[in-house]
Amino acid sequence: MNVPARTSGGRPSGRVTMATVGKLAGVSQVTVSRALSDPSKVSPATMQRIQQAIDITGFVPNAVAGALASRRSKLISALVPSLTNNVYASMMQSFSDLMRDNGYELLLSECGFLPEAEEKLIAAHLSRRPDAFYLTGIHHTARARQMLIGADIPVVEVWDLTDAPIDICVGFHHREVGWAMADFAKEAGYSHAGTVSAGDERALRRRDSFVDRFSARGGTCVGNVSFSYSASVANGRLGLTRLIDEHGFSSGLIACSSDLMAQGVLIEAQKRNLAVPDQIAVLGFGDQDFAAFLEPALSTVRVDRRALGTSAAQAVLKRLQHASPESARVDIGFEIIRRASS
Amino acid sequence: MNVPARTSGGRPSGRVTMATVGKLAGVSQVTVSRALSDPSKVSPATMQRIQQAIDITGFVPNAVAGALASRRSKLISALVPSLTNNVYASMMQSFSDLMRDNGYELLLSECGFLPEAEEKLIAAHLSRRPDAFYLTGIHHTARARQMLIGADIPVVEVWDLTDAPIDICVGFHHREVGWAMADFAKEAGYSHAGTVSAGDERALRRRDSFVDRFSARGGTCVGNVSFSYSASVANGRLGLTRLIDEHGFSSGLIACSSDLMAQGVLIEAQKRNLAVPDQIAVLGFGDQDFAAFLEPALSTVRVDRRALGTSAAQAVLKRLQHASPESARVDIGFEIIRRASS
DNA sequence: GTGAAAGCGCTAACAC
DNA sequence: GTGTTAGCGCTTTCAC
Repeated sequence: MNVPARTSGGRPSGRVTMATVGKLAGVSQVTVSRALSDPSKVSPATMQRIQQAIDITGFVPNAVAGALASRRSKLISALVPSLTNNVYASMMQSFSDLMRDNGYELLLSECGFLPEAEEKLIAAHLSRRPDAFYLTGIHHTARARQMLIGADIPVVEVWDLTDAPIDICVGFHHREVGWAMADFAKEAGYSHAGTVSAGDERALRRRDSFVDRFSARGGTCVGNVSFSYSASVANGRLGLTRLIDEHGFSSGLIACSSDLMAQGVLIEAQKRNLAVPDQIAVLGFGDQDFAAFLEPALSTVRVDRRALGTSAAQAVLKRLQHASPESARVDIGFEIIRRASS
Repeated sequence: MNVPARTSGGRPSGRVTMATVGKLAGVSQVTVSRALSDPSKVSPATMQRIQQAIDITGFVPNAVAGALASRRSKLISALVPSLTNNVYASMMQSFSDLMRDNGYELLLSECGFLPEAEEKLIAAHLSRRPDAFYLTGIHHTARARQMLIGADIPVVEVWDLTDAPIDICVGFHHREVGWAMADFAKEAGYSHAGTVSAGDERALRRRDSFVDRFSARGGTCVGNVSFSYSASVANGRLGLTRLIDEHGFSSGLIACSSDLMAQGVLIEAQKRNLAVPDQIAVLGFGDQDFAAFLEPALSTVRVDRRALGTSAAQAVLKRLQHASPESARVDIGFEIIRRASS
C-alpha cells in the first residue's frame, strides 16, 4: 500500500475494537455493542458520544467475532453451476437482492454440474457457518445431503423440483417443460422435430421428455444433438449443421435447451437461407432478454427467474425468522411464449 | 427440516468441536487443530485416531473461530457492477478459480455503477475481515479509499487503469480503446460514424475518446445515442433506430459500447435491409463468445478477461504471501478483431 | 440505561 | 509429538 493507514479522523486504525471506542466515549465495550445492535437500548447522549468516537477512530465492527459469539454469521452460502450463465446469475441476483436487504451477505461459489465437486464446496462453505444454503438443482451426493441436514440451517434448492427436498425447494418440473414443448410443436402443426441440447442433466431431462411426448403423439424425431456442458451460439450453429448433415433433417421444429443454442440455430438457418419458421422452426428455453429482439423473434419457454429467486429468498427468510414458509415446495411454473420463430 | 440431524456415523452433530473430537481420539483439542492444519506435526497413529473420530462425529471445523483466532479469514471480498453481465462474470470466474485453488472463498456482491452504493458495500464487507479486496473500476468515494487503505489488506482494482491505484490495478486504458476504435474506423475507410453506448462512466469514456479522435482525424460524427446503465440487444436495436431517425445517420460505422449493443445494431440493420458492412459497419466491444458466430461475424475489441482475472489473482496471492507482485499496475491491453461486420 | 463476567471454538505462543 | 495457557473481539446473561 502506498499510503499510511489513516482514517477520516486522522488516527491509525490498526486495531480499533469496541473497547477502544468505548474508552473514548467513556462507556464500556458492551454499551458500544448495544449502541450498534439496538440504539434504543442506549441513552441518546451516550449514543452521540459513541458515534463520535466511531467517527474519530474509523471503527469497523468485527463481524467475525460477532458471528462466533452469537452463532449467527449473517452469511448465506450459494452454489451455482456457472457464474457466466445468465440464467443462474439472474436467479442469484434477485435472491441476493432480497437477502442483502435483510442484512445477509453472499458466499458464492461456482460448482459446475457434478455432484462430487459440489460436495467438496458444500463442506468448505459449511465450515464458515452460513445461516442458510442456496443450491442449484436437486441432485446431490448422499454425503452432501447429510452434511446439509446436519448443519441444521435452512436449505433451498432452486431451478428444479423434487418430492424429497432437503428442506425448501423452489423451481419447476423440467419433464413438464419437455412435454409442453412437444405439445406446442404438435399443436403448431409440426410433424418433424430435432433437438439441440447442452449436456447437463436437466437439459437432457427436458429433451428426453420432449422426444417421448412428441413421438407418442405421432411426431417424427429426426435426430438429437447434444454438447457436453456448454450452451453457446457456436454450438447452436454446429447443432443445426449436424442435424442437417448427419441426421438428414430437412424441415420441422428444433427444440433447443437454451435461448443461446436457439440463437445459434437461427443464425445458421439464416446463413443457409432456410426460411424460419416455414422450413425450420425454432423453440428456445429461458426467455433471456435478447430472445424477443432477435429477428425473427425467438419462441421460447419463459421461467420467471426473478420471481424464482425472490420466492426462494422469502422462504429462507421465513425459516430464518423461525416461522415456517407458506410452503416448502414452490412450483414456479413456466410458460411457452410463441413468437415469430415457430 | 424433515429428517433428524444425523451424520454418517449416526450421531447427532449439533455441536461437535475439536474438543469433542480430541476427547474421542484421546488427545487434546490442540492436537486436533494441528492434525487438520499440518498433519506432519502429528504422529501417524494419532492422526488415524483423529480421522476416525472426525468420521464418527461428522465434525466440520469452525472457520469463524479459526478466523478470529488467526486473524486470517481466507475470504476475499469482491464487488462487481452486475452479476448478470457476462463481461464482469468472466473476469470473476478466472479470478475466483485461482483464489479457490489457494484456499480462498469469495464474498461477492453486486454494487451497481454508483460509487456511493459501492461505499456502503465496502463497509459491510470489511466488517467480515476479508483477507483481500477485489473491486471493479477505479472510481471510489474518498471514504471508500480510506476504509480500504485502513484495512491494510491487498486491494485489486480491475477493468481499468489509473496512476493512483489504491494498491494493485489490473486493466487497460478505456481512453486508448476509444482511440484505437477511431483509428480502426478511419483506416478502414469510414468517413462517417455514430455511437451507441450504455450509460456507465467507462463506456462513455470510450465513446468520448472515440468521438474526439475520429473527428480529429477528419471523420464526421453523425450522432451519439446512450442508454442509462443497460447494455442489451433491445437497446442496440433502438440505438440504430434513433441514429437513423433522429440523427439522420445513413451510412458509416457504428461504434458500440458492448457486443450486446452491437448485436442489436446488426439485427436492426438486417431488419431494415441495410447491407452490413457496406452501408452500415458495426464495431462491438468485449469479444464475447457469441461475437465470432453472429452473421455477419462481429468486429470487436478483445480484452482477455480470463488473463485479467488470473493476473489480478496472482498479484493478490503474491501480496498475501508477503511478497510484492512483479508490478502493482498491469496493463493487460486489448486488441481490435476485424471480422465481417466492418 | 449500563457494566462485569463468561464464553463462542479456534490458533499462537511456549513448555515439556 | 503433545499439552497448557492465553487470547481473538464480540454477544449473552445477569447484576445493579
